[in-house]
Amino acid sequence: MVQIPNPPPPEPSAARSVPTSADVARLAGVSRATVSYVLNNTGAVRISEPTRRRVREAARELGYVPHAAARSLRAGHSRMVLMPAPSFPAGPLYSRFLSGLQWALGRLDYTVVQYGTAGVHGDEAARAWAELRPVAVLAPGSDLGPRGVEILKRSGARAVVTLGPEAVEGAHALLTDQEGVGRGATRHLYDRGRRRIGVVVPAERGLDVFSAPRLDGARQAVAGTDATVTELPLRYEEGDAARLAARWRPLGLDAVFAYNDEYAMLLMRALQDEGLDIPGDAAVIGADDLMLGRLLRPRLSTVHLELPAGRDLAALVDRAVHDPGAAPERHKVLGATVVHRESS
Amino acid sequence: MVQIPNPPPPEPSAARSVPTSADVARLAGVSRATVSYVLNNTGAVRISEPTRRRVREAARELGYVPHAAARSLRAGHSRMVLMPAPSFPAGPLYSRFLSGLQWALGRLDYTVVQYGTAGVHGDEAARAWAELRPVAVLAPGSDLGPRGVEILKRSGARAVVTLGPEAVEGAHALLTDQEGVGRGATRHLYDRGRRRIGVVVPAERGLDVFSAPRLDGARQAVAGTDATVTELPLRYEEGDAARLAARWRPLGLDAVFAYNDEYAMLLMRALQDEGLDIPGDAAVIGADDLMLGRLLRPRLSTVHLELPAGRDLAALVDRAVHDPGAAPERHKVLGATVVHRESS
DNA sequence: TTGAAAGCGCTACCAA
DNA sequence: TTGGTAGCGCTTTCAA
Repeated sequence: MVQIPNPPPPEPSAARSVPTSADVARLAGVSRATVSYVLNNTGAVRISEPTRRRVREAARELGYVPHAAARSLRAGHSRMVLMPAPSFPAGPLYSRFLSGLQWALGRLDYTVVQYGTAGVHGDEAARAWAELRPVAVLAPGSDLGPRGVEILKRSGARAVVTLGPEAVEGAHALLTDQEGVGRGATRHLYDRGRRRIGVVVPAERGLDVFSAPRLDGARQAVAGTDATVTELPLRYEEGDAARLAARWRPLGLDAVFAYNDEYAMLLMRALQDEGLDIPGDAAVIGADDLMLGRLLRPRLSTVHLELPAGRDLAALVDRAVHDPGAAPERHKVLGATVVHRESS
Repeated sequence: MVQIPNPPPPEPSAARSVPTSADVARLAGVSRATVSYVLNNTGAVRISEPTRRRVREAARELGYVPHAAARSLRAGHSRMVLMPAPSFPAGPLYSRFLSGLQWALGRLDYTVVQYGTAGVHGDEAARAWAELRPVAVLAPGSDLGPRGVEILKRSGARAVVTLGPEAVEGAHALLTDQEGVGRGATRHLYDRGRRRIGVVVPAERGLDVFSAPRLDGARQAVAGTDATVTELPLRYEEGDAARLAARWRPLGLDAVFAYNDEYAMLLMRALQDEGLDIPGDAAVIGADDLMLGRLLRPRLSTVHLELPAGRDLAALVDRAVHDPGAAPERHKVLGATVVHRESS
């Protein structure tokens, strides 16, 4: 950061204290109850129009904003849906999913909050979230064990939904079928005659939640066949890709399923620089169906993923909130479809 | 979402109500005050070790988690730093920045929360944020006018920091010098002999906050010279890029500064497909210095951006919280450096 | 060393 | 149609 000079001198700033509904009541010459009725449009109570006007006017004048904590303390519950903020760079896929979800939950009058989990893990994280008394929690299953779920429920969370390859006891589950991604990609390569298949696995921490099951899926796809699967760790940087490409021929592979399109692009470029023909010498397939795959030459084959619509997930949350006792729902949510282009 | 069968039958689930500190006190056979002392390690009060043990044991047994709202209601303030959740797909640049910031603020004992703004704008958004009574708010200047800042401060926010090309009255400002990005890129093209310069501007909504100043910067760079700048709206899809590429020759341009590396890649591919030589027929430069630029052929020239370190920004927030009356700080935060590769 | 009680801001019940 | 008031869960002062 570069400090630059400040033009305006510091204002004295009256620094009045934060206005409360009592202040509004005083200014409007009514009781706090009346203020509450007016500002919340309480249907059961009829307030005369002049009074309403006075109250609203007073609130406006003071810049009154209700205190959410006090309100939910009194109410005994909140409308907050908590999600941990992703700890890795979220791709466009997840971003779109999140936007849609926020919008849909907003329509149902929930407030979505992403909690910045700064290096806190496991039950401790669950406890931190529970302090906010969210009405629902939506989190990666990797962040939340059965004990975490229990903590949240004990603290009043009426719905806990996990996202990940496996269900967590006591919680609703969105089962991301990452194995299916690896299976689909690898079967595609197999079907096109490839038998010695490499699988790129990111060396970066935090991505193994996704990459490990994709690798497993690849293994499943070749189980009982004459094909082999070789794990290829790769850091997301040119140097490492070049190193991997340099030992490509000795590896004796004829195809590679890269963790996602970005890693696929990285490796494909390195292989091309090494003089290999794609897909002749090596078939390449990625995953996530990012735009960049379409722009490569040859065009990158990939696995298209379908995340659940925000509306559907919002509906699940709402259902769960209304009936917390119901049996946990299980949904498969990654519609994985192979998109065959030119690189395989 | 695909509904799949649920193995386990619904548990009866005791559904006990949420334990409070009073419950802990009861179980431990002490007063609520003692519970508070023990659980908060209050230094001023000495509690015997056996009592401490009993209290902690009781809390553990009940699964007690303190109620953040009640606590901050009583305390009169919170440690929550609120940021609106980005409404556009956040790139790796912003993701890294955000992670670092969350970590740094976490070290200072703040809780970072991203508020999912579902289609609420302007002062209304500020009011929604203010309901949570955050101690600090960090938001794009585009989301927050002077009135919004005033609303937040009136509601007890001790620090408001805006991020954007211009400062907002009453708030600290991180001045993202987007104009500098456009200026640097365009000057680079000019220095390399280009005179008819196109500037790609995303047609997508929400990005104009960044793209408009970048375009302005490009205009500034050629002001008073014989060069021209032409605005080129482009949607992020192949078809639109192909259309633009098709009318490239009639446009008579010899260079293009694309909004960022992704748009640059999109257009560059389309131009190449059209048979144009890069950089011979058209020099191309992007921005943001994404990995993909290094993987293109020719390698993509770009503008490298430096976002402030999380530590520095966290320190600014902390300073502002401790001294809310201080004059607003202004910092320039986008260190823009042209990275010349092969496409220009 | 521990307990009693006030009060943070708000809503909803009950009275007037 | 409006007001009084209890009480949500917590911390902290004051008393014991």
